[in-house]
Amino acid sequence: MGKASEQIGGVGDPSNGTSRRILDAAEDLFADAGFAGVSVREIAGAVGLNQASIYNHFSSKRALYEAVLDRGLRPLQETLAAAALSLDAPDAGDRLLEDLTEQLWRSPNLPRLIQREILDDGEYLERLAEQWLRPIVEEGRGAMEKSSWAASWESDSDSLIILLMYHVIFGYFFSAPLTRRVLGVEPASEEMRHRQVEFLKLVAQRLMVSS
Amino acid sequence: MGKASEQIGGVGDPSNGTSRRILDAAEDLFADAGFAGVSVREIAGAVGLNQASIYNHFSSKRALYEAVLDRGLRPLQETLAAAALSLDAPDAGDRLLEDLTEQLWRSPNLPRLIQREILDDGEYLERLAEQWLRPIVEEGRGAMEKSSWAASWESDSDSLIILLMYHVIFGYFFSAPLTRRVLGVEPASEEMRHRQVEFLKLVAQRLMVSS
Amino acid sequence: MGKASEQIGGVGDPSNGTSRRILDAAEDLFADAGFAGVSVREIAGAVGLNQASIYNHFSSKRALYEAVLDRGLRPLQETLAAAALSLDAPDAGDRLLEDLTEQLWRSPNLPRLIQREILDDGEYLERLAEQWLRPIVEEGRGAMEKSSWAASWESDSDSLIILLMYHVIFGYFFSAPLTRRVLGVEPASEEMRHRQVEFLKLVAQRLMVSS
Amino acid sequence: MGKASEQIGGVGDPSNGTSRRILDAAEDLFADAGFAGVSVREIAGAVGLNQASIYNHFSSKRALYEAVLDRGLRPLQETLAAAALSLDAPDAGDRLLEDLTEQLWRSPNLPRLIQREILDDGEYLERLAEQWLRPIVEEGRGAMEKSSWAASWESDSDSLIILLMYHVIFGYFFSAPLTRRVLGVEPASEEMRHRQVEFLKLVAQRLMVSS
DNA sequence: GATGAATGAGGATTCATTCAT
DNA sequence: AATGAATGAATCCTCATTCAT
Repeated sequence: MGKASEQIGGVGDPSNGTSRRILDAAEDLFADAGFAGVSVREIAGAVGLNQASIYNHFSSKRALYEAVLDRGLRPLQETLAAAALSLDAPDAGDRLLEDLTEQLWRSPNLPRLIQREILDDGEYLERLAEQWLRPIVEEGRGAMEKSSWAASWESDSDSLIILLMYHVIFGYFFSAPLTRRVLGVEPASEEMRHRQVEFLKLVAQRLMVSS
Repeated sequence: MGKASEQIGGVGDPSNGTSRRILDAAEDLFADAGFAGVSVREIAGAVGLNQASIYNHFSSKRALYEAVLDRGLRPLQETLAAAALSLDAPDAGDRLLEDLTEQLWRSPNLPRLIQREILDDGEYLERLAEQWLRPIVEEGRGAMEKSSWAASWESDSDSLIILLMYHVIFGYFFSAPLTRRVLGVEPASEEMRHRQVEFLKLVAQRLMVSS
Repeated sequence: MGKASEQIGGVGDPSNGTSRRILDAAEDLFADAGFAGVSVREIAGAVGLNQASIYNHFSSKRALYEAVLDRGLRPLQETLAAAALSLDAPDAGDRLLEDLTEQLWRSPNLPRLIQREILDDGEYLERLAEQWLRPIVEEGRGAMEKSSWAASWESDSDSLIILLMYHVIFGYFFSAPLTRRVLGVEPASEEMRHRQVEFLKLVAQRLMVSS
Repeated sequence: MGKASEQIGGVGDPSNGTSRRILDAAEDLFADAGFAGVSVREIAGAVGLNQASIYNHFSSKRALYEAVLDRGLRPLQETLAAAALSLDAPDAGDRLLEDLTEQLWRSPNLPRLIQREILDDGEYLERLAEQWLRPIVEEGRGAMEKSSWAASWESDSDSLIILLMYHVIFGYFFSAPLTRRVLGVEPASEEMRHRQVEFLKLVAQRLMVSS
């Protein structure tokens, strides 16, 4: 799954090398098996390090896990914040769908980590909710009210629409094994990715139209 | 979370004894924390049993886990199989959405268990895919071709549509913590459930219309 | 509980079948893996019984183990006692070697059980020593003094000679895996058994002769 | 029984640390009770260590057990290999008997471990057979053919003679409890050891003579 | 910053044994 | 007699974490 190592990179920071490699390995493993399903030894092994060395960089397994999430969520939040600023642009919706999909494409671990966190409904989800998601949702709601979506749906449907869009966009990634095994389609292929983006645009368009 | 004990089986049910109580407890716990996140001791404790007693009923933690899934999936599959038979009825789509949501409402652990299994991409998913999902998808595809959906989408979008419908229907349940914490809405309330069904119908209707 | 000793022996006793089958299975398993290496479940399984049923026939795993040894040792002791009575016969030594080997041949578990008991140096060995072996050795010593062996060895060698004869006779059986794997010979074959008897006679003869 | 700690290795020995202490304790315990009869907790306790610490030095109980055997067998094999080189010396046989007995005297656990392994007829015996014993036996056979033994026995008796010599030499050690309890003799005394060596020489001499 | 070694707690599973049926 | 179910204790082993080097 080793995508993590390619995503981020303060290359210049000298003290960052090992910590970053730990984060990369941990991200892959946590995405694959969840917090409880991964041992510190496994992570250390994946980096070629002794178990104990992990604790020179992170104070606990939990802290490492949260560092993985924090690091992964930051660029996502930035993308969403940027999108919020230009919500009144004509093609704002399509642009956001394209940008989001492209970003998740490069960070395929992220949707899996987030969805696991939602399923676990743990302590971190609280932070995730307060810190990252709530502001985004607030802005999204505000934008929807001003846009043509508003006219298209009853006012109390906005939560369900947001939820739907989350699932449609993120689900493409975190349900990849399902796609692969059951639908007989390779979701990581360039072709499918393109098809998914176009599909998303069409879905958004149709859902917006009042019938 | 204790919903499992209410779902299945009456008093006279021969499978109503300890094995069922173990399955109930295990279902709740596995749904909450995943296979790796639950210990046999916890399950035993939840049933008021000694750890060792679990093994008088299930040969291993894994076997218990799979028994939980098998038991949970059976009624779901029956619902879908029944729906497949009456696909040409005028309101077939709406009926299926209602039936499915009602069923998942009564088995709220199930979507979480399934989504965890998809994320884990483990051995069981293989069985899940071959045994339960693939046949359903095949029928669904066949039905879509004959229906007005076909005209509405390009032929290569069917996988994406199926995936979307899975996420929209099941995601309502397995992302409940997100709904609760971020959207400030109680997804388990009767009111929300009704709203979600109506929302699903509307989504289906809009997606079906060619634009 | 002294049940085992009452239940055995009466071949016609119909209530005896199960106890004997348990003893048979236990004897095989204990001989193969020792007391600690066998579980009650294995024994029950070998007889096609539930674990708990064992305790209807023997009060504990230990009691079963000792019943196995007691049953096995009895005919051996009888053979040796009979031999002691006719020690002055001309071919007494050869006859004993033949009888012993024939008997052990039919009870190949016995030498293994005895040698395991000796290695374990446990409680049972005490009984084994006091009850079965000491009397035999006493008689053997007495006989040796009167026979031509006496002239052949210094008086303080008798213990070593007895030990040697034990090892040469019993070792053929309890070291069978060694013979098979290292010497490339099948110790359970009729041919080898005959050869071993002749070998034993020759060894006895040579050791008796003063040089 | 604690002989293991005295046998091998000086203070400067690099392998003198915890691993060696574990091996020493394990050797004693395995010799006393066999693989199945000893728990990792017992071994750890004998070394004054936590159970888990054992696994910092040996990957499993089985691996520890095999390390014990490997370490114990090495010097034995060397002695036998050295003896094989000087088989044509005039007193080669007597020298080997003396050397072997002296060595086993200092490693009294070894014969017990070997005989237990033979009784168990397990996986390790295969290795024991292929790696250690077979080469020794081959050389022994070759030597016997050239020596005066050959004239003294029929050619097909060599396996039985080798087996006899194994039992007479090693049995003195692994049947020590029998000697002690039944024969009323202390096999670990200096006096008995000397008597046994002289006895062995005499036995070898008598068996060699054709009658 | 890295590591070998140590550890208490806990992991799943098996143990011998008991008891009601 | 036989058994299914229950259990406390023990099995081997892994857990996350600490600490001296």
